[in-house]
Amino acid sequence: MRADGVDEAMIAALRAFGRFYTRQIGLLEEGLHRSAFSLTEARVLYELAHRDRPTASVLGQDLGLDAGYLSRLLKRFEEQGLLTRRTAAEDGRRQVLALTQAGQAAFAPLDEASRAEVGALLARLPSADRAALVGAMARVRRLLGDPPEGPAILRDLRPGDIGWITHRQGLLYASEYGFDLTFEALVAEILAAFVRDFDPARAGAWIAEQGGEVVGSVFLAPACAGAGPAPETVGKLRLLYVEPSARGQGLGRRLTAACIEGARARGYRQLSLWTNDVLGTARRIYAEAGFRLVESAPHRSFGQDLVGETWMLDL
Amino acid sequence: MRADGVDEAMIAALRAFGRFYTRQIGLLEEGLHRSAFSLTEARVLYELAHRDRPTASVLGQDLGLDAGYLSRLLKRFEEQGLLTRRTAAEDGRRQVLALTQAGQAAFAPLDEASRAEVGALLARLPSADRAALVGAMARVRRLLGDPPEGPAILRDLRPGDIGWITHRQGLLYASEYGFDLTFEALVAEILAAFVRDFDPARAGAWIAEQGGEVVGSVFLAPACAGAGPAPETVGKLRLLYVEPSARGQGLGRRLTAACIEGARARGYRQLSLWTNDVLGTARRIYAEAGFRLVESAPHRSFGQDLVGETWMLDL
DNA sequence: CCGAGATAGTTGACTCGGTCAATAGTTGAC
DNA sequence: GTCAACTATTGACCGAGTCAACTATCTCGG
Repeated sequence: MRADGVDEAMIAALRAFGRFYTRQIGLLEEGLHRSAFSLTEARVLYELAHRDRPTASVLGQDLGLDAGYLSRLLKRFEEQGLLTRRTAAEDGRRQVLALTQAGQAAFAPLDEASRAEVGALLARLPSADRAALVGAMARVRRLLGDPPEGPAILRDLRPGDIGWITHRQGLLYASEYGFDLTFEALVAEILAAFVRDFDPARAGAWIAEQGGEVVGSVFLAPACAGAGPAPETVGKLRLLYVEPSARGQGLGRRLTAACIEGARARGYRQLSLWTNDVLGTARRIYAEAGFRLVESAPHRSFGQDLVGETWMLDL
Repeated sequence: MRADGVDEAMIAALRAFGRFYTRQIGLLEEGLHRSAFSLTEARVLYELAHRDRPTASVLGQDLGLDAGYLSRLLKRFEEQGLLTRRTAAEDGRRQVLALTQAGQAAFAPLDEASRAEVGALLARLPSADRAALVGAMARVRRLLGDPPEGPAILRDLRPGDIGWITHRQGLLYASEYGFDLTFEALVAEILAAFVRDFDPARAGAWIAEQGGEVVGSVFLAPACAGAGPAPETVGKLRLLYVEPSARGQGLGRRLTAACIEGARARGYRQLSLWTNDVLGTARRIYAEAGFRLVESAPHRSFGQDLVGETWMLDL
């Protein structure tokens, strides 16, 4: 363990992955070898086919290619009739690139071969492993700072979700606030009860997914009997969470809004939630959404001294 | 969805990862660019430093390098005094390669730079994300068929484990046997209760970890009160599971043995377990370990018609 | 023990992917 | 109008990697 909390074993694991994947890319390149294009050419073709009116400079930037090399490469494509280059109307320096019919026809088999190869790889895996692989890759990308392609979508609960959410919350609160195993157990228990007692007329789940990976969630459940006045009119917002690396795009707000909306739709008159004072970001979101703090009491849980808070919102 | 159950979105996700990581390796190469060595040379040096008496051919094989190219590269290293080549005693064709002192001295700064770079990358991440990244990378490697470096080790429960195990079991049984969400909820409930009521004198957890990733687990808990005769003398083996991709190395047997051993050490006289007849591999392991089937009853759970089985072992 | 065939490594000839630096044209800020 | 910054091009260059032919050694069947 180093001073900054980075473990040597972690470093070794990342480097091992790098070595592994470098080799993997070498193998991948062999697949292309039979075609008329090199890996770099194939990458350029891919970008040309998928981007909207790209210019040479953004291509070079994004693929990490030398401008001179790229220029020649594009010239060759043009000579082969795969590509047209027109100077951009709004900037005479730039050229708008576009594949011709022939270019698309040349790219299609490459694209298809790649898709088939990847498909065959996936088909070899048991189906539970397929989802795991896709999720793991999405996670690696996001954690290494690759911006996700699309916006986050909110979807319903699926197998694997409640375990995943338990896992992430357990890890997150353990490392950020020092919570012990009992916190994770509490999350597991809440989610188990949520599924066990699930009634779509009274409860709901919103899972935020981005690029094939779960990046946040929130749950709506009926308040426990005996908690507060007229419990059947009170809903409970539970387990709001957003992945650290997915923060800053307003996902917490979106999830909260969805939950409030869901509570209204199910006829609840009030929405309550329980949280801890250490969770600053979450508190801000609740306050913004109109919740008000109605109770605050110190408690010892999860191996920590905390101040529990109950918030309430009139719907 | 294609005929073989492979989803187009999955294929797209894998290809996106490939593009992303190809670019990532380009960036990595830039870091080396300042040093006297190319990426390939650095890879060869790394293997020379970490392998035991390698030969040129295995190096070429494992790194995917051309024999001719590698030969010249090694020759250059030898001329620079970084490397010695001796024909192997047992086979006159082969050469045993070894870095000289100078070779190790040349490699050390490279190695250190790489370690520092990776360390800096990790240090930028929140600590919960670090573990997630390492785990995700280990998973990608294992799922793509990279054999894990070391043997699996059995360790104790840590934050994140029970969620992870719930997640994997939920996904696994959903995809293999069509179990619905309630199965995952049951796992979550069992694990939550395990942690809540945890007493080291009566319960235990064995988590199999390999290359930074959880690949299996088993739990020992006291049998529920009222179940069978003299419940305090009966332990219960619960939630045995092994990742599909980690099967075939006797991990299930090892976990079962550890659990039995743990039950003996805690003074239990009998060990029971509940399973379903569809789980063939698990049943074989139980039978081999000496468990005998004592009860069998059909039930409808998890959206499926199943036959539940109780097995028992005298300790 | 011999010879066929495989394997480990070497070498020459070559290609191609990529770098570097100089240059020309274009744009926007002042 | 000038100048700095940017886009793209071109010539000169090189090192990484490929391919095929060749030597030396080992293995195995007869």
